Amino acid sequence: MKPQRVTLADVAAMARVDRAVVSRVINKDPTLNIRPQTRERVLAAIDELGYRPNVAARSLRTSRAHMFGLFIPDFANPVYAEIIKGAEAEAAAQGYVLVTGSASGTGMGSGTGLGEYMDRIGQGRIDGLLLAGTGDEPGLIEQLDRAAIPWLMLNNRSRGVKRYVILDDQRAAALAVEHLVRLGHRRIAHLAGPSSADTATRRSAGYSAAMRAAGLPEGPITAADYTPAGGAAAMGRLLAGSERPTAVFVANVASAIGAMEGVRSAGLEIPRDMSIVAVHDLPLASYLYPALTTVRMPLAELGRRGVTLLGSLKPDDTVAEVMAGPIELIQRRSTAPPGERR
Amino acid sequence: MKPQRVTLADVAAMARVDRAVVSRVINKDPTLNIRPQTRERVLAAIDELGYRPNVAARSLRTSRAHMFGLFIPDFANPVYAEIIKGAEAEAAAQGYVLVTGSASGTGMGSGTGLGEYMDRIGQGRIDGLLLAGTGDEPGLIEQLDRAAIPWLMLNNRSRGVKRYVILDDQRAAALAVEHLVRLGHRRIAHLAGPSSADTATRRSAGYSAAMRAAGLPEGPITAADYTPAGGAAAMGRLLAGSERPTAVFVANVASAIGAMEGVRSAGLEIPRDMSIVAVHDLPLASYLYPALTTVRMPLAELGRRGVTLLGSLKPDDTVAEVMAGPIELIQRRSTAPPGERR
DNA sequence: TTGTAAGCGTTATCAC
DNA sequence: GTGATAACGCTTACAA
Repeated sequence: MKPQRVTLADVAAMARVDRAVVSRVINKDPTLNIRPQTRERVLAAIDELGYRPNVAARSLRTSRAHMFGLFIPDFANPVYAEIIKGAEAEAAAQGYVLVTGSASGTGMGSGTGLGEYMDRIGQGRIDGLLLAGTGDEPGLIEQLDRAAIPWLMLNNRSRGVKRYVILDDQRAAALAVEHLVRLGHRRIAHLAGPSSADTATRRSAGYSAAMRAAGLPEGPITAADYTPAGGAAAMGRLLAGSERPTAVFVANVASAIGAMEGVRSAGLEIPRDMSIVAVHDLPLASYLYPALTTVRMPLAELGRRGVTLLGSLKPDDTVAEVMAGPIELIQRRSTAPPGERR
Repeated sequence: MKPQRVTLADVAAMARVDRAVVSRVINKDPTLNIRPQTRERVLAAIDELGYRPNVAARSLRTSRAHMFGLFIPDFANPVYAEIIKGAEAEAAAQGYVLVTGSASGTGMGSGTGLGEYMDRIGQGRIDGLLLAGTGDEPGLIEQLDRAAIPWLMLNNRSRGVKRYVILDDQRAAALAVEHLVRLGHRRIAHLAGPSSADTATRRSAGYSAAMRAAGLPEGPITAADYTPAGGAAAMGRLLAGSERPTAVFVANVASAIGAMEGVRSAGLEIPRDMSIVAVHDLPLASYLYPALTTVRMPLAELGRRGVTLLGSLKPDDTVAEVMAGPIELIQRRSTAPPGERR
């Protein structure tokens, strides 16, 4: 019952060596030439005393915190949950701790809350920062650079900043459209995301390219927030048009949920009157009614990759990477040939 | 473009005072008697140089990390997303950083992964630890106590450990049952959670108490994992029984999702043939088909409360708190009087 | 093969 | 009112 902290000195005393030796044993210094029995004594003492190195002292000395930051808009968004999982696993594999902060954990007086997050993080607590789904805030990138903290945007680009890893949203969109074409649809609408979201513009580009490739005219296009409410309103606009489409590619699951509601509340049936396919195969997709056809992309891998890159980023490196990795269409019940019930 | 770190000494030099003075200005030392103009010089220098205190040095000196840990089973579980949000906001309000780790971020060789998390966290990095939805692992609590790190279990109790904050799951369950009774149901089944989950046993107790209070015989009871698959299987057992219930109280949304699928695939209709109500009003509940009636509990508040308590916990304090706060039934379309369509 | 000593950037206790 | 100084616990040349 002694709440005294045990330090290197205690271990050294018990093992009858110098603190330096203990330190080098712990850190597996390859240049250390030590007698096996001495090493044993040290190891035994560490074990006996339950010694654990003090992180603050170590960080101060080495100026490495062994901690990465990850900033996201919202923990409740399952897209980021997947990214976090990958990032955390990779960080752990490297012996790093991941400290994830969200915009919702801040007052958000202005902007994304990134500034407040960085204030709380303080100087010297993290060795790198991943920015997922958030734009930069004016001046913050500069602040990071001045502090020589490597940073990287995940799943999102911003204003010509050349330090990002993104998924191949364009290909994902194309996959979705091709699926609809294959089912026989010709009037394929696009329920796009907000133009402020980088993913939205990439998915829209993919839609356009795929429609062109299929020799089809781009159907009605309308944009909405990545929210159910936005999706429902947008679907209303789509249904009010003169030539009603038979299928729609929705840029995001959240809007798709609203879009489905929009179809139902117009007295129509999915997929008979409207096929729907959306991006990101989140767990909840299979529990919607009807189960939603989606495009799956490697979100967790994106998180992993971000951490990996962060670890090996030089000050002025530029990173513009589109993640390789499987992108697949997960067919469920929300898509069918036009007029069919499924 | 100087990646040099600016330290207290730099500020002191620029303001032509001693480091000690700068330190005391920054920390608003009330015993500091300083000439206004001097303070101005210091503040100006801090601003000019963009000085930010080094966290490692500060931690080493004060042995406070200004960081709390939070360990959860899985980021993808929306229940924890809510808890995190509350905890993060409260931590931020106290000037603390929250470092959330999950079991999925570890190899999970054995147990919950808590051990690996704590290893990575190391000594002196956190001032307190919140354990949400995880049992203790043998020896880990002792390790925390030895290191004098306050800890607290959230939403979960374990083996007679008297340091927890939980929600009033019993009352939540009662609310759900009372709702069904009010609709006219008499054969009300219970799809319980796994007996290993503390929340499950409390919800079951609430079910029993409410049934007794209503003068109804406890309907069939069956247990399942907190997963859709478990819920579907359990619903199968319920439907196979001799006297089919007209309503069921499901301990958890995830199992409820499976249970709904189970009802549908038996060719029955919700709520006409079976009313369903479940615990936790997660966002997705309103997007299920039919929209799920739930009981809402203050999850974010639970997170906040946990952090608040952590901050003021003395070594041998005992905490056994059932959160006050609103618990309400959110009626949607999955419940109706027996035989009615809604 | 092991020990010595300096220093990382702070804060706290004095002294002036 | 402000300055000196000694820790906090660790790593890393370099010395022995």
